[in-house]
Amino acid sequence: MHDHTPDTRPATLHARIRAEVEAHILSGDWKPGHRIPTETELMLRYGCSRMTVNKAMASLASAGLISRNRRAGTTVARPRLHSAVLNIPDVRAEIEARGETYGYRALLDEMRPPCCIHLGAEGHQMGRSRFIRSVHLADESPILVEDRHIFLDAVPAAADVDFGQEPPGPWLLGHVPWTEAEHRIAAIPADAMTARALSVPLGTACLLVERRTWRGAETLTIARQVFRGEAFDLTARFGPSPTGG
Amino acid sequence: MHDHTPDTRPATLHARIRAEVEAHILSGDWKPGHRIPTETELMLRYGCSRMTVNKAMASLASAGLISRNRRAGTTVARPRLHSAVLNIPDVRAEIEARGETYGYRALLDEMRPPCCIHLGAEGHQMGRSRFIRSVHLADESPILVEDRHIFLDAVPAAADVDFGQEPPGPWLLGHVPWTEAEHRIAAIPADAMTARALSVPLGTACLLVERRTWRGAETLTIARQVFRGEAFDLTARFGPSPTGG
DNA sequence: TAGTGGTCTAGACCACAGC
DNA sequence: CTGTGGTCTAGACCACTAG
Repeated sequence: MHDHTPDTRPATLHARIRAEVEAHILSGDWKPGHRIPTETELMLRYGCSRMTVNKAMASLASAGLISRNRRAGTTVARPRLHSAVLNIPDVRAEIEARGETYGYRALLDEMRPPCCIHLGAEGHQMGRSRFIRSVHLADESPILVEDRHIFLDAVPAAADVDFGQEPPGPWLLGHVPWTEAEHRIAAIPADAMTARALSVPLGTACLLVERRTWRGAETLTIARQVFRGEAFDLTARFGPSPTGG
Repeated sequence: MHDHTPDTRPATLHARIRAEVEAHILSGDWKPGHRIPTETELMLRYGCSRMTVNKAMASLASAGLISRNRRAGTTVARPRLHSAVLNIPDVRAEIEARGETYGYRALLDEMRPPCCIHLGAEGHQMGRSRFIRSVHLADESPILVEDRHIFLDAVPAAADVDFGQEPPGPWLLGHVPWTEAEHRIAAIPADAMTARALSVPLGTACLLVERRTWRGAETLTIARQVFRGEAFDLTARFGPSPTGG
């Protein structure tokens, strides 16, 4: 996609340590839960002082990639939720928080590359993708229709999951660590498919959220979610990051 | 607003140093551009080593509150833009990036408290507020209608600005440091006012963005922006934070 | 050129949690 | 109890840059 190499050429030692540990995690080499060498081990391995290692690890910890405990040592963090930035993904929790019962129904599940509207020129390079169209319901009433592509080269485990019962979103969040996400948000009038799936008149104002998730340079999944108008709000809250600790 | 005291009782020294410097900045005591004591000065003041001071300052720098230069020392950072999280605010840049000419027209400018829909119980405590309704145009065609409240107790300088020529958003971004922002995003059908302001049929799908901005516990401004349907996308991109630097 | 932040060291003590 | 991370020190050298 970009022609410049990532070019992570850390000038300083702590940056290099951080980058190398990060690479192990992002490549999947070190899975969630994997025990990372202790500060003392890394100190010896890199021939530096413990403070330098500590700076690298503290940085990774504040980024949420690792979790640290006194006696337990340092482990690769479980994939986190959307760190409170854009709290849409857990539709189920949203619905249940409103006291309604959550429902899920898969409409389609097939191998299909994402249609061109989702992608640029790199579309044909993304390999096999599983496509799931589903509807999420609140008290039996459809609230959200979701078209999702999962790229099996990046997430091979997704090939064996039964998305007839379990929505792909939560499964992905729980099993696949990601490093970057991009959202596109727009208001659209309901088209024919959407209107039928959501039981609303044609043209009803709906909220479209397209989410694309990466691990490193690899696209993991693309979700196109259309929320029934007025039924859902997106909220996003942020500030100068909890960098303190 | 909250009954628990902020209770920032930093257990560690570097956290305390960070908190105290941060307090000077957030209270407005140290304005943007203000020169912050050098690491050596702070080291003496707190009777600790320079490393400890450095940890506190590095944390503030990565949070974007201060900017550091070798010879020039450390200064309070100019208020930053939306740190690439939710890039809506600069409507003008968006429009010009599409090769269209940007236009701005103020429709209303008066002293008026925010209507109850925007606020909870604390609404009556917010003091004087300036209300500006404006339209932003792309090639003479309205794209966005904005209702904005600016709370003059929090932003007294805003009382003297001529928002007939300059939109309040960019002015605020450039002059007022904020610490937290919350967005509510929804799809709505255009009501009568909106339809007229945007020259669209009643009921057209529009994108509503409500943004509320704080400095500490103090609300600075509330903006309610309605974008003409299909004319604008919101994009949000993020990952595990660029904590490295 | 002088002063600043950026980095690093080789120690140290402590708090905590698993054994 | 023991090993781990969290913190802190009292130095040091270097790179950058404003004056």
